[in-house]
Amino acid sequence: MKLTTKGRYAVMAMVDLATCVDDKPVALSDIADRQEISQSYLEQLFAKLRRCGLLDSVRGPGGGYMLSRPAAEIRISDIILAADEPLKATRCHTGSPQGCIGNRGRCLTHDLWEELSQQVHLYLSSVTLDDVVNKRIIGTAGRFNAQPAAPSIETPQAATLVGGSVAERV
Amino acid sequence: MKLTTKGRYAVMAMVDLATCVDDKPVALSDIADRQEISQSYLEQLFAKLRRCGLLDSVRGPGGGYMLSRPAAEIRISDIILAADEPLKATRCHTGSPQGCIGNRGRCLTHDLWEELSQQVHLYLSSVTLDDVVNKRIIGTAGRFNAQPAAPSIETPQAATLVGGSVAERV
DNA sequence: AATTTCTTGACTTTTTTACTGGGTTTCTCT
DNA sequence: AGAGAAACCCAGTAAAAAAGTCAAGAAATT
Repeated sequence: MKLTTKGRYAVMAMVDLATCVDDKPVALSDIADRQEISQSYLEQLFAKLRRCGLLDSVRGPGGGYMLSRPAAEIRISDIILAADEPLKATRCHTGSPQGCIGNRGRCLTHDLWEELSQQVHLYLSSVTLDDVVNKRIIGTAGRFNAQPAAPSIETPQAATLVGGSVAERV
Repeated sequence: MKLTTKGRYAVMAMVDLATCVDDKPVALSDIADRQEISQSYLEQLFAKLRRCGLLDSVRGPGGGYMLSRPAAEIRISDIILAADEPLKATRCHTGSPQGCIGNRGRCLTHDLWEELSQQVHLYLSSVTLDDVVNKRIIGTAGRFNAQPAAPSIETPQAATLVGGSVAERV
C-alpha cells in the first residue's frame, strides 16, 4: 500500500463529503474550497474514486458527488487504494529483474516489508469514514511508549494490537 | 515517519552488515556489490547512519563499517528514522500556514494520520535487526482477518506494498 | 438555449530519488 | 617514507514520480 499526499487528499475530501449528511449531491467546487485543494486536481482524484465505486455523481446544475454507501461502510483503505491505484506487484526494491531471491542476506528484508504493509493495511481497513467523522480514532500514542527493542525482545505483537473502534486495529 | 526506498536500502545494508558476524569491519564496496546499490549512494546513507550512532567506521586499508551495538539492540525504526531523517513536524497537508485547525471537517483526518504514524512506528520499533536476520518476522496476514468495517465488504486483499518510490511521512 | 456541473486527456511544474565524480583524510603495510 | 586502500565530504545532475494546471467536451437541469 502506498501512502502519499494524494491518498490523504482523497481521504480529506471523502471526509468532507461524509460530513454533508444531506442526500443532496455536493459540488466539487465546494469541497475544493473547503479543503483548499485545487479543483482540477480533485477532479482527477474523484474520477478514480468514482470508478472504484466509492462515489456517485450527478451532472448538471445542482449536481455533484455523494457517497455511494453509508460512511460506516467505507474503509479508509478503500479510499487510499482507489486513489493511489497502481497496485503493482510487490517488488523488493527498485526493480532488479531477478526479483529478490538473491544470494547472501539479500531479501531477508522481504518478509519485513510484506508484514509492514499488512500492518498498515490492517489498520486502515479497521477505520471507516464514519469513525473519522465522529472522531472515533483512538490513540495508542501514550499507552505504549516506544519501547526499547534492546536486550530482551518483548513479543512483537504487543505493539501491534489494541482493540479498535469498529474492528480491531492491526 | 517516512517510508521510502531510501529507508529500505538502509535496512538492507544494515541487515547485510549484521550477517557478517565477524568483529572485522566490512568495506562499503562489499556491501554495495552484494546489495546492488551504488557505492556512492550507500556512502551517503551510511554517513547518516553513522551520525546517528548506529554504525562505527574504521578508516584506512582493512577498514570499513560495523554495527555500533549488537543487532538485537538496533530497531528497524532507528534505521529508517536515521536514513529518512527530515523529521519534520507532521503537517497535515502540503503546508498551509494556518496549520490544520480550520473550519468544517478539515482536519478530522489529523488524528487518523497521527495514529497511523504511531502504528507504523510501533511496529517498526518492535522489530530488531536481529529479528530480520534470523527470520523472526511473524506474519499477521492470516491470523486476524481484516475485520469488515461494515456489513459486507470483500476482504481487503493483499496490501500492495510499502511505498512504490516515494512514500509517505505517515 | 444556457448554465452548471461532471469528464477526459494531455500538459507543465515541482520535488524527490538515485546516482556520479572529484577531491581529501586517515590508516596499514611494505 | 611512500603507496595504496579505505572512509569521508561535497556538489552537482539525470530521471522519475508526484502534484498541479489547462482546455475542450458531454450530460442534465433550469
